[in-house]
Amino acid sequence: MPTDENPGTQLQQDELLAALRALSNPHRLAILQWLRDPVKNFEEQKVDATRYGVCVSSIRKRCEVSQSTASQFMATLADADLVQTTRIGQWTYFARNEAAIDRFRSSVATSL
Amino acid sequence: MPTDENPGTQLQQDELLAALRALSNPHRLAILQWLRDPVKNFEEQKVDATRYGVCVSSIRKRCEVSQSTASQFMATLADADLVQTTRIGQWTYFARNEAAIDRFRSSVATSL
DNA sequence: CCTCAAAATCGTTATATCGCAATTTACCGA
DNA sequence: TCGGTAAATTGCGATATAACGATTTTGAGG
Repeated sequence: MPTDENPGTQLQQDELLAALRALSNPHRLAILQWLRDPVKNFEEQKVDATRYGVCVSSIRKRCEVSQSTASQFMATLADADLVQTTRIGQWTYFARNEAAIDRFRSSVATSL
Repeated sequence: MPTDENPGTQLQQDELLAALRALSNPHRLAILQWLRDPVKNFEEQKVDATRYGVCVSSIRKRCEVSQSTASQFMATLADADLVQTTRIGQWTYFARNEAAIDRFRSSVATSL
């Protein structure tokens, strides 16, 4: 049974559902895919995108949506634990949470 | 992109999205999971559930939703190609489309 | 302190989804 | 050809999601 101390390999049903819901939007799905290669898929930024991911402004430009919409997209992905957040100064960087994504994959593979 | 060497192991982006959307509802997600063992998870019916799946009435009872809602759920899953449909007389049986589900798994594993 | 910039949150409108009851369609058996 | 039953479709109200502009919050740097 996955807990904070025990990062299990299986998601709970409600966690699985949350991930599926987060990915059921074309923008959010694309963002998570783009984040596989942030340097290639997003514009230059000060901070190492490979390490910390990309900021809301980069996502906003790539998606061609408003700042509030981009922020909301990332909040949804973060709520589903599919991305992790790093705040540096006035910027918030979002990177893929590969461990959580692997748990999602595992759940899709075995409990679907 | 399905080709001769690679016969449909990957979904197009819109197919992947359709599957994610179909599974982003708790009832539809549960139905697909229940269909892994239709004999155990649904009530008795005339036709071999292992072979043909289960009919709308069985799904309706298991989900405790109306007939029209159950029918709509299955239409959504069928549109996303996650289940296949067999009409026998006045009954429509729904079974998992394991090949399509495997393609979905593969897409989640590699393109997510 | 003040100002600027980035991001989060709020408030709103438009659209989509959910789930139902009612109806229609499809198919069976008498 | 008529009922009866299963499922699909239609139409609807309630709720949820999408996306935006405006505002507030957060932090950097004078």
